[in-house]
Amino acid sequence: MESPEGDRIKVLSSSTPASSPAVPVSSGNGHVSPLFNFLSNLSPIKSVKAARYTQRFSETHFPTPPPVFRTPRLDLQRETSFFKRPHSQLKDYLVFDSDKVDEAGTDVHGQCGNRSNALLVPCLEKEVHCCSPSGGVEEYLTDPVEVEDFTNSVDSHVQQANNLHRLLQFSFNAPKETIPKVNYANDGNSEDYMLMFPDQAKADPPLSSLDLVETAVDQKDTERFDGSLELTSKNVNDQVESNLLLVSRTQHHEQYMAQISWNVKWQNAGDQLNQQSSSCQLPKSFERVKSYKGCLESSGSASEGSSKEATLQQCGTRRHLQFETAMTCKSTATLKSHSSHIVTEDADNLKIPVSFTDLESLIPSHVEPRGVSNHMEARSSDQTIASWTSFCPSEFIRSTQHGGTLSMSGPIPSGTGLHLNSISRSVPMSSDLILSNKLAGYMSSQEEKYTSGHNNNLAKNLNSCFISSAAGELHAHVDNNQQDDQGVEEISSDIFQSTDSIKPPCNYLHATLSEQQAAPCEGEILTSESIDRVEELNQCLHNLKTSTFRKRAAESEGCKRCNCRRSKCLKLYCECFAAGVYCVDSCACESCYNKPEYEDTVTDTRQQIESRNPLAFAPKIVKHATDSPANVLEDGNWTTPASARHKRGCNCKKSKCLKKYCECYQAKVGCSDACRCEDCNNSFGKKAESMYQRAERWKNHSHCKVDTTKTDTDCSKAGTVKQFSPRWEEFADISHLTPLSHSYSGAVAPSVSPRTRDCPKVSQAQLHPGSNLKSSANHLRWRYSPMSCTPQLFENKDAHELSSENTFTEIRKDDDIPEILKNTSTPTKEIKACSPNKKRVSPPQFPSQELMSSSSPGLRSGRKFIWQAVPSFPPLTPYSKSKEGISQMENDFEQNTSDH
DNA sequence: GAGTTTGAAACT
DNA sequence: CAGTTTCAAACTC
Repeated sequence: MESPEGDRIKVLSSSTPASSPAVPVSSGNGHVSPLFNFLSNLSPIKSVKAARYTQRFSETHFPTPPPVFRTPRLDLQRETSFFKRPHSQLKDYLVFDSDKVDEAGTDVHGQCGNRSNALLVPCLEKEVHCCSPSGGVEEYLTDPVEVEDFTNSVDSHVQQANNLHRLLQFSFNAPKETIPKVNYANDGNSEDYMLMFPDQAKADPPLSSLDLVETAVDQKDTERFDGSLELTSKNVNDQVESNLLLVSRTQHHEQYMAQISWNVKWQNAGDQLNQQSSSCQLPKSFERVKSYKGCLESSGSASEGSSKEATLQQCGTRRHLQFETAMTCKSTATLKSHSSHIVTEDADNLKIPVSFTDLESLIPSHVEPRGVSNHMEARSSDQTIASWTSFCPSEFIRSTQHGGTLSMSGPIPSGTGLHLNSISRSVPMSSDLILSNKLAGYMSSQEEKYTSGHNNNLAKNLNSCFISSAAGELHAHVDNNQQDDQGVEEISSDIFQSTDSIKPPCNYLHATLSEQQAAPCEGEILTSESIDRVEELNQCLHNLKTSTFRKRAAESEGCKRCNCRRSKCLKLYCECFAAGVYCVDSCACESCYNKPEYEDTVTDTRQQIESRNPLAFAPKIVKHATDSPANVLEDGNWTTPASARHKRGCNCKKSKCLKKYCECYQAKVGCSDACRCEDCNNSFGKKAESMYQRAERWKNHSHCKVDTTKTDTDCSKAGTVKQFSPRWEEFADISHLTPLSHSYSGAVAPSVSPRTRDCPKVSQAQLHPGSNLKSSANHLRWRYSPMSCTPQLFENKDAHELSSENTFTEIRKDDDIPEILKNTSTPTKEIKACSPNKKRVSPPQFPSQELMSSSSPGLRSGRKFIWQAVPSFPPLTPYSKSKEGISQMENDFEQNTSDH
């Protein structure tokens, strides 16, 4: 009898807690935003970690939110929310690093009592009921224009402010204030609370018309605190003055404020974090705006217009909240729902603002110390993330008031197979990419459900879990769709059982469940009770990680069946295991250990596998905007490039990629340059003929006509050796992974000239003269195509579509262009290097990571090369042949042609 | 359903 | 890291 224990021990000994970039480039349902990828890859200097994040980001389905950058900038540092709000609504406390605060002379923290380094600052918790239950994922991002319009119309809906009290009351119980320093402006009058910075109150007339929804510390404290928060950019401060002080008379307005704040925060976060590095003080205040479906009901007087606005705000709120999740840099906090308090205990840095969970929405307000698992991250630059992670060592756990709902991060389709690695890896490893992304996406979809049918039942609102552990974050998500009591209980139970597996070294932001609602908000930061709760939470998360998700994933996948006999279902041979799900009864496997009762073994095994290949459990098929031009079939027809491809490509030898042996074919995706298949005939898309092959064919065609004395073989060799870079194929691989790839899979001309057949990419460009969808990658290919193809490119008067002149110039100037690209003469052995049969040295990776991690000198060179080119957008100016290089190439081409 | 083929995964 | 072995799915009969 084989025991999993042996394996387990082995696994344990070899498992690497290190980073396991789980990075699905793209989940099956997501598209990588070209813009986002572009932004993510702007900087050629990236840490590995950053790369991972990038990948994670790239996998997010959310398009880059341009609107975010259109909103007014806010000063992150000054965003310390000095809010005014009715005392009855003061529930949240921000704990800032006492060191920083003390410098500012604040004594607030001293009154908190029990944390030497923690400052509790009352912060506002915005709980707004949003009238619009709608707001699906598609509404995730609010059109900035609409938001602006909304702003203008806010005053017209002032009457809704009257609903604020109701909303607040509805949302939470009045916490017991334990922070003496807090002054409540306009006690009991929710309509007239002004939230302002001391220096801004005067300067911002527009505010006079706005109602303050929030409570704030008294101005004195505010000033102190503000001073302590002085950070960096004045630009941001200026912007903050114009925006942060926005006070909404209505909850809609409030949401709008939050949105703007967060948008600005995000926009600035990357820059500031980068600039401020470890000394950076993250944005402080976190406004939690929650949209409740009950909003409309509670504010029945809301006009239709306001309802619409509410919808918009809700959308904005989503974004806001998501962004918010990432803000907890360096903070360890304990969050208690209802009166969520956040405790930060980072001695070195000012704790970052903690957001406050919304009772209903379950939207993660959590700030993630490592900034890893949020969609917010996905939207931030790599640098930003890196910065955060660099100085956010603490673990952070956040849960929402709704009982254990931890911060959530992304949209996970209900029932969608949750990648096991995403879950399990989170604990030992620094981050979970897949899950976070899924959670991020999921959030939006679930929010709507909540808004439409929420109640205060914590259990039923348990929607997601998020844990950030020392090594990383554990993201756990509970499918809200499965809100059956049993399911909820199971989840809740799991949540509170998972203490052991996750033992974050630091304090946690801790939220309790329903008891929290009843529990008064006490100023205590970490009590024994809190610790217990944390432990419970850990246990819960652990269980979620290992059990709940997998189980549900397996159930949802349903179709997964394995028949393993010797692998114990603990190897990637096992489809279930590879899919990150437990085997089910219907499996015919033998000696199966891929079961919940062996979850530890499974987890360990997974970790071991991931240690070898961090992406082992990542989706094999990545959707992407193909940059591959249509392929040329033997009959001269074109195939349409697939919108998705196998991440690593196949290696078929005999099946011709026409059977399910071929992973590409099985996944119903076309083969790509990444494939090493031979004689590919994939019906979903043949692998693009490599430049090498193309050139060879071309050479054979032309050379042999000229020199009939040569055999075909000779011709082939001559052409190959003479004209092709041995690593061209590698470039092809890279290029099709470049983030700026665009899809232009439209129909192509049915007929192509012989020439274009030799240079399909160019040809296609020609066939699409008006297209703006040319990828940089393709530009590169064209530019560096063998002479046989290049001339055509440059002959094309529409070549501007194909390449950016600037880019081209850049590349040409790049001294680091691989020699292989500079030298048309290529050693034979190098040709071997690009053999289609060549094994891939590095595991498949996402675009950025692939570039980053490549150990191949050729790839490195290529990477540099690519980076130069990737940022290039479609050229703004018509292509010009004036460039020396181009002219030279043309001449070469002509010469070459004439020779033949 | 048994046997074969195939290619990914794992191993050396 | 290239070659080999193991493995289980896919396929054939």
